[in-house]
Amino acid sequence: MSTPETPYPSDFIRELIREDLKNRKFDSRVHTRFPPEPNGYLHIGHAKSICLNFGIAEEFKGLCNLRFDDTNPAKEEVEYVKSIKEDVKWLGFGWDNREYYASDYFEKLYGYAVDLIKKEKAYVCDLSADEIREYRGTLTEPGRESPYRSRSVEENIELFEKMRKGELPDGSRTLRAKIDMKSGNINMRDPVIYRIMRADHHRTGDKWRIYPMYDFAHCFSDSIEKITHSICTLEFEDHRPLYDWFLEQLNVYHPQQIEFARLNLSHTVLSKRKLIQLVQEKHVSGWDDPRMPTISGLRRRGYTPESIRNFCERIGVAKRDSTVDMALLEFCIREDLNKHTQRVMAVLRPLKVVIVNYPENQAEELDAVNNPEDPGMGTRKVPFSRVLYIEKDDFREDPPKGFFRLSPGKEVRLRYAYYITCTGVVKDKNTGEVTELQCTYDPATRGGDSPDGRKVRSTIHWVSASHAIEAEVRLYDHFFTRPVPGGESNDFKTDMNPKSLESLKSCFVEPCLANAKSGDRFQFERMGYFCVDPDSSDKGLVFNRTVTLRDTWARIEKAQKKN
RNA sequence: UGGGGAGUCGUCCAGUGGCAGGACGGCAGACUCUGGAUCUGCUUACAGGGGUUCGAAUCCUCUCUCCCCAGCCA
Repeated sequence: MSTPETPYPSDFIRELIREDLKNRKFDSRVHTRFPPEPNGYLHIGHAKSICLNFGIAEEFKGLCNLRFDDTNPAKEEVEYVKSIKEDVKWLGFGWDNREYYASDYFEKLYGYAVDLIKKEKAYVCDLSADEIREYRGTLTEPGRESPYRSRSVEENIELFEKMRKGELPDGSRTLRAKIDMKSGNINMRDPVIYRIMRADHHRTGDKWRIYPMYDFAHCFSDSIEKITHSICTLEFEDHRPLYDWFLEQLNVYHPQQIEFARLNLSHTVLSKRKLIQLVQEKHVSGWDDPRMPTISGLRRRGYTPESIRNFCERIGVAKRDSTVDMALLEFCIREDLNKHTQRVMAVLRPLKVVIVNYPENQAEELDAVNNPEDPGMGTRKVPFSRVLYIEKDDFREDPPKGFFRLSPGKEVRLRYAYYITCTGVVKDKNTGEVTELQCTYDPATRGGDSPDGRKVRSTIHWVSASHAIEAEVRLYDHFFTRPVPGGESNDFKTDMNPKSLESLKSCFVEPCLANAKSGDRFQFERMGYFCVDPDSSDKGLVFNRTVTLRDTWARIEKAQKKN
């Protein structure tokens, strides 16, 4: 439903569809499809396409099919089919019973090929792969016609049948469209439409020994499904004449192909070839490594489907190549998580604090707000006692200019607890490292407010040492250091960030997290948004940092270091 | 050098003959029991040259730059 608050986005594709609707083209229907090849996991670039295709169907009260483009058994696997379905669903889209496979159409497609042969628009060619390449010509020189181009219809049909039955070896023959070897568009120089590939298919088993090529399978699949607008990426723009040619030759239902620019995201790679390389060469733990731009990686990282959909809306749809800044994706997830996640205190790099004037063996419970953005999320109790942990970074023995946190003689507020003042610093005799702080607290400031109205510059988070739960926390940074990996070296792997994962083993979190389940999301106050990783077990919780909070102090400090 | 596309703030997207706008980023400030969130302000762009027009990002023209195509991958 379109409302003033959430207008549907406008872009050249939607404009075109509105125009078609106005002209009653396609009987005023809108029917799109999302056509992944099951040869890898879906990534954020696919999310753009999914949101576009399913989003348009929803907006124009049409339908969107999920269709697996499974015409190459050498690369495709059921594992990928499974993950793709899961990811599309998780993103929030459904296809009812319209789950289709190009392989379901193999018989029909074969028939279309035979029809083409009968119309003398296709022929069986004996040229080898190398010879075909040679005959194709180059970008600037026309190609030459295959010597097998003028075989009789009967011979072609007979040979094509033999190909189908597996009577001919792989690569020995192809079925080619008879178009124009002199075309400036290389796709039109008698493209191969069927190849012999005596490989088993994940759905059709050993039934087929020949498999159709993309250009042939795709347009007819769209046609069979009565797709109205076949939306694909820019690199298929010069395949459109071929798409149109096939459908025109056989005079069948003819959808309209529309091309848009694929997504590029800074500091990552979105090509299946590169992603599969990262997985196979074990630069990441798998397709769902939280540093991967895959849907499953983002999910494990703690991204919400809402934030990804919102991102896809914000980046827009156009025809020019572009690289979206990762900062926008991060903005989208912060925006969502800020509104919806529970706040909790967690100390990632613990520094022991002893409140010297707080009685030993005493403990009390203090009230904490679960989400200041949403009072409906209520409050919780946080235990306080004599020995606490605070963040190492929240103490400086020699505070730089503008550092408001704890330092010797200075007073800060412990969130929801008391004002404390640092009275002593204990150091390791050998290394000089600060190992413990001695502080005094002001009992009158219980809950965090001072009756005398005195102010503190800073509020820091903390946990009670004896109550806290120890946990592992994994901090992630960009997987690539440069905005465009390989942009300078031409090898994307040289730009991998050696510090993209930092695992902190002894962090302390509030006891209220004891029952947190895999996938649960929290804001660790002042640190960022985190979610429970599936690696968590009864041995201990593991958290992934989804994204940091905006950190003004970090930026000030960075600027100070530069000067 | 064949064919197909594309050039608007740092980034992404609008604007289709009438004051170039939004978002992200950045910078500055207000507020704050998260140096969070929120709010306010600022910043910067029509690839270039000619032309048409009262008026051009928009129309015409020439030029330049970038992307894609020579898989029996999709």
